Formats: sequence, C-alpha cells, structure tokens
Amino acid sequence: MFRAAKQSRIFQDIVDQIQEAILSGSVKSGEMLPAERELKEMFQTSRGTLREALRVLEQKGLIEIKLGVGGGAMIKSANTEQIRESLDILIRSQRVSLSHLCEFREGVEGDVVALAAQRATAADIQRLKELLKEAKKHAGKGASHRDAFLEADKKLHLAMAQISGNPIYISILKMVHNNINRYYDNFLHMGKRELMENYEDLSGMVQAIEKGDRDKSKSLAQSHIRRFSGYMKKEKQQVKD
Amino acid sequence: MFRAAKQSRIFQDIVDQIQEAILSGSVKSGEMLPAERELKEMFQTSRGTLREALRVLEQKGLIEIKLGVGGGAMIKSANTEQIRESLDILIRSQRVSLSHLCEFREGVEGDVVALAAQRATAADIQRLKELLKEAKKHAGKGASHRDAFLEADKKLHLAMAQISGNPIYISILKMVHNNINRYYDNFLHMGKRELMENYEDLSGMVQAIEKGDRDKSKSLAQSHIRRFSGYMKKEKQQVKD
DNA sequence: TGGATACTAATGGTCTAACCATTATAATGA
DNA sequence: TCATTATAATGGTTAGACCATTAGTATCCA
Repeated sequence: MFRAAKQSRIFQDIVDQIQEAILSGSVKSGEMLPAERELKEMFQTSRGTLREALRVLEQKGLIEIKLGVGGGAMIKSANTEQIRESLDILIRSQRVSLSHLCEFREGVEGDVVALAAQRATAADIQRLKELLKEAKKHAGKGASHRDAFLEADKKLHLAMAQISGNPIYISILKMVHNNINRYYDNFLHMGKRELMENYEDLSGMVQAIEKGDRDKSKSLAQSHIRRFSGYMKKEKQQVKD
Repeated sequence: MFRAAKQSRIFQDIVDQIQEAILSGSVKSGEMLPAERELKEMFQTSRGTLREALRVLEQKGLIEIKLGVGGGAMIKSANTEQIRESLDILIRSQRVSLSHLCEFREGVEGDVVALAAQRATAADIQRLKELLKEAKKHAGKGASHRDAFLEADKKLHLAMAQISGNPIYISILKMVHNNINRYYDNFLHMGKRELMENYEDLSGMVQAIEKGDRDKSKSLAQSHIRRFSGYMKKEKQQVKD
C-alpha cells in the first residue's frame, strides 16, 4: 500500500505519500486508514514520527481521527474549513482588512450573479423566491431579527453560487460568508430601514436573474455588497469616535 | 510564559496557547520560541506531545523550524501560503474541470486587472513593461520556448495581482496559476503564431492599465483568457479524435 | 598572524517500549 | 430480553535514549 519513508524529515515524506493517495483517489472519502501500529510497519518508522505526519494531515483537513475501538484516521471529503481558518489567521494578523474582503466580494459575487442569470432554471428561480420570502419575513420584524435576516441573505448568496454551477465559486463564496460573520458582531448594526433596503436589493437581483439580465443582476449585486460594506465602515468609524 | 496543558488532546491545548500568544502579539514575528526541551517543561508535557503541537503550528504557517545550534521554532509573519494550499487541495479533490477553472479565471482576472488599472504607479508600469519585454523575447522564438513564455505570462498576471494590492486576490491568483499548469502539459500546444497572439493581448492589457482604463483592461484580460482556454479546449478535442 | 581544521555542545529528528483513556463489541447475569 | 460487565482494539501520552545538523570555539599548522 505504501512504500518505506525517505527524506530528511521522515514525517513529511509520509504526509506526501498519504496526501497523494487521497488526492489521486486511491483511498476514498469515508474510508479508514490502517491503525497507527499497522501504518508504522508499512512506513518502517516509529509511532511518534507517524503521529506527527497524522497531525499534519489532520490540520490540512484531509483526515479526521476518532478514538476507541474501530477508531482511527478516516479520509474526509475536502471542505472549506481549513481555508476559513487560514483566512481567520490572516485577518487577525492584519494582513487582510475588512475593505479587502468587501472589495473581493464585490468582484466575485458580481461574477457569480451574472453566471446565475445565464443559467438559472425555473426550479432555481422558485428556490430563490422562497429564500426571498424568508428574508422578507425577517426584514419586516426589524433589528431584533437581524441575525435571522443575515442567515437568509447568506443562503441566497450561496444559492446563487450553486446556480452558477462552478465549484470554485461555490467554495470561495462559502469561505467568504463564513468569515464575514466576524465583522458583523463588531461593526454591523442594522435597523428595520437597513434590513428593508437590503431586502429590496435582493429582490431586484432575483428579478434580474429571472429575466436573464446578466449586466443588471451583476450591477445590483455589486451595489448590494457596497451598501453592506458601507454599513460596516460607517459603524467602524463610529466605534473610533 | 505558558501555563500547564489541559484537555483531552493535550497537544491541541498547547497549539491554542501558542497560537493565541502569536496572534495577540505577545510573541512577535521573527522571535524564537524556547527550545523543545524547555517548552516541554513549561507545558509540563512530554517531548512527543509537544512536537505534535509544533507540527500543527508549522502546518498552520505560524512557525518555521530550523535545525542545529540556535535553531528552533521561529514565529513567522502570516502569509497566504496555507490558504493557497487549501484551495489547491479543494480543487484537486473536487476534480474541478478545465472549463470551471477558465471561467473562474476569466471573472477574477478581469476584476484584478481592472483594480490594477486604477492603482498602478509609474514604477508598477515600469515593472510590467520589463516583464512584457521578457515575454516578447520568448514569444519570438516559437514553440520551443513555450514554457519560458508561459512563465513570463504567469509573472505578468501575478504582478497585476500585486498591483491590485488585495491579498485575497493575490493568493487566489497564485492558486489558479499553480493549478493551471496541471492542464498545460496535457492540452496546450502553442506555436509561434499563438505565442505572438498572446503577447499582443498582454501588451494591450499593459497599455490599458497605463492609461487607467478600467473597462478596456478588463475586457482585454477576459478575451486573453478566453483565447487561452480556446487553445486548450481545441487541443482536448484533438486528443479525443 | 591567519586561515583551515577539528572539536564541542545545543538543538531538532527519530526510535523504543511502555502505560493510560476511550469506546465498540462480546460475554455475562438478573 | 435487557442491563451490566469484561475484553480488546485503538488513539493519546510519557520517558529516555540516540542520531543528524549546525554554529561557535579551540586548535593546529604554515
């Protein structure tokens, strides 16, 4: 299954081999790796070194380790958790600012919505309208339902990514929306008026998508995101005062 | 400096403590952590467990470990390497298709070049022109210099991301260009004519950036990428025959 | 004097062998 | 039949030793 390990850092070689096996598909998501005491024999190494390799693979999000009988390292299907964590660290170490994130979002979400406008089926439109209804319900109840509204807003944006059909956009939008939450708690205070403004944005976007109007849906998405960013920047300003 | 470790997974507790110390700024970039044998005492743990924690921190990109006397764990300044690696894994494991990647590239690189057109300084333009000169040199030599031309092309695209100033775009473009190579080897056969066509694209883009023409630079970037994708799709077709 | 060489010690990398903690399954018993 | 207990597989941890790399220091020789 695996060859004996080489290199100056043995655990790195083990990481490389197992990662390659996972990414090439020779071991599949959901399957278990052999137990540590077996892997140790396969790689002709010690348990400590092997475990260092498993720590790295775990941190990369490629495996998940369970305790007890029948436990061990299970191959995980790739997800956006590690990206989110990396972005967390970048944001916390001030390498990525709120305005960077907003600027990026404006570009990417504009593109996503334009694709969605080209590709949405009748069923897709139906789904968007349901989500829209949910958003409207929360927006009507004012500030106390802000979080519920934001959740619906997030679902709408992710639904549009799904409609675009491009897995890269889907992953990246998930990553962005998981991280933007961090700013909400600190900076974003929205009352009923702001919630309704946003609902109208979303509603307009869905209409444009239904008509298949690429350009209009795109520019609406971008102004929607700019409006959002605006709330946060204004609020950030106030915090400084 | 650190308190003794708790929790079911001791190494995780150690990771959390050191990560917090780094991100809160109580240990700064460039500084060294104590040696393993000292850290082990601080955390009241064994060297094996401590080293598992160090592997995780290393994988997160928070520390870098050097060998020998005066070696040890140095605090790294946060960078986008980990996020790029996570995206790589995501793309590889989802078997993202060539057309997905090209579509994504068309959207993102269009946005990047538009930002570059707004923000390029005289020095930036100078740098772009140098890279352009390099590209021209290789393009003129025809198919045998394809790889050298593509390298120059890549440098130009990444330079534009740098000019945009947005670290998210920078890391994402790095990710894209690292992954697109995977497809070149299989599908992309370019002769002198194609190389020169591409050079003309790039040259037009740099001119538009110099003029600060957002829209023109964007649409040139997009048609450039579409042309590229076209080569690959055509080639893919031929392979099937 | 000065440069090359050899030694020394600090530090990460690896190994062995044992024990602890958790948990699914099997055996046991009311 | 169902609850309880025992068993064994598996990851988590520990201790102590030795190896490999490397910077600094001492030594030697020209």
